[in-house]
Amino acid sequence: MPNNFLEKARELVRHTGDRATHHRIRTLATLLAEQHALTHREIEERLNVKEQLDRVTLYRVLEWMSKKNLVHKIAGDDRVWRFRVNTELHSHQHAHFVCTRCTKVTCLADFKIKPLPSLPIGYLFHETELTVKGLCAECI
Amino acid sequence: MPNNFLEKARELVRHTGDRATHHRIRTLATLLAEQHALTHREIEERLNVKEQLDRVTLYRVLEWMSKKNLVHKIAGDDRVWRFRVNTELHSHQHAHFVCTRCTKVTCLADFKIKPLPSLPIGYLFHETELTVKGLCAECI
DNA sequence: GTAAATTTGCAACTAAGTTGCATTTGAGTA
DNA sequence: TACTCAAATGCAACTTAGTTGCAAATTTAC
Repeated sequence: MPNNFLEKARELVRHTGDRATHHRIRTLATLLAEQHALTHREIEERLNVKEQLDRVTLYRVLEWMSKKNLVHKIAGDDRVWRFRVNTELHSHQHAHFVCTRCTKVTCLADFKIKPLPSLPIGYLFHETELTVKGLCAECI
Repeated sequence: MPNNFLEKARELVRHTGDRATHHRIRTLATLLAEQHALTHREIEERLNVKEQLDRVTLYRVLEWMSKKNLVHKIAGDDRVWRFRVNTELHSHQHAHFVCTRCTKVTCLADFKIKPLPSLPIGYLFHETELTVKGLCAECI
């Protein structure tokens, strides 16, 4: 883990105004270093190489980061949440790619759908989420 | 449960070539009678009013229906699968509405996104799934 | 009506995520 | 630097959706 990820993570955590704890900083640094969305288990594996951290604590750290908009959660067909750092401000129309073989999740550029599929009468639109399924480069 | 749903269900199950069992027919009839996607638990509640059916059997019936393209499964943010009868042939660009208050899932008309968000080099597109989030008429 | 394969019911299991509570720690203050 | 206290952590126990293995029941073809 290069130092600059830890530095960047510390700064981001500090900036929330909440406590800048060891676990929060280490967890965020791990996510900053990743190109893809990670599951709780994958993060745990990466973090527990050098020091231990409790799985419940990690759940709570991730929950906290999500609430603070440092990361976003992606629901998968395997009933597992994946977490990805928020690089820029996400719009209300976000897109993900999911590899149907290795389940790896990659964030795509935001997009616009016009027109949206029309909603039943009385329904209120808030946001859209587009999931593109296929095979990633390593799985073809 | 009107008789015609049971008749329609029996015909659809027969048409697969596999065994037309009591549970398969009753389960499909229940889904045919619904406007919205249902969870395993919701289907169980509706089915167990008059006769009992084992929850594992229901999981297997739903799995079988999905494989036979009688229904499609929708993954939700609550880690629960929802099932909806396939009214017509679904395209490879399907859309759902999810109410963020009551979690009810409604199928929307299929749609086209052009252009698709561009994929990383070497990635292969297969299908898209659009989730529109907001509030349904009853929750506003 | 009988036989053979498929389906069902039951019990036990898996795995992600949650809750309650006692202990520890970050960070502001003396 | 030490002190304080709310916030964060670790641990054990729990919840819930979904899965697996196997013996018993059911469907359908003959």
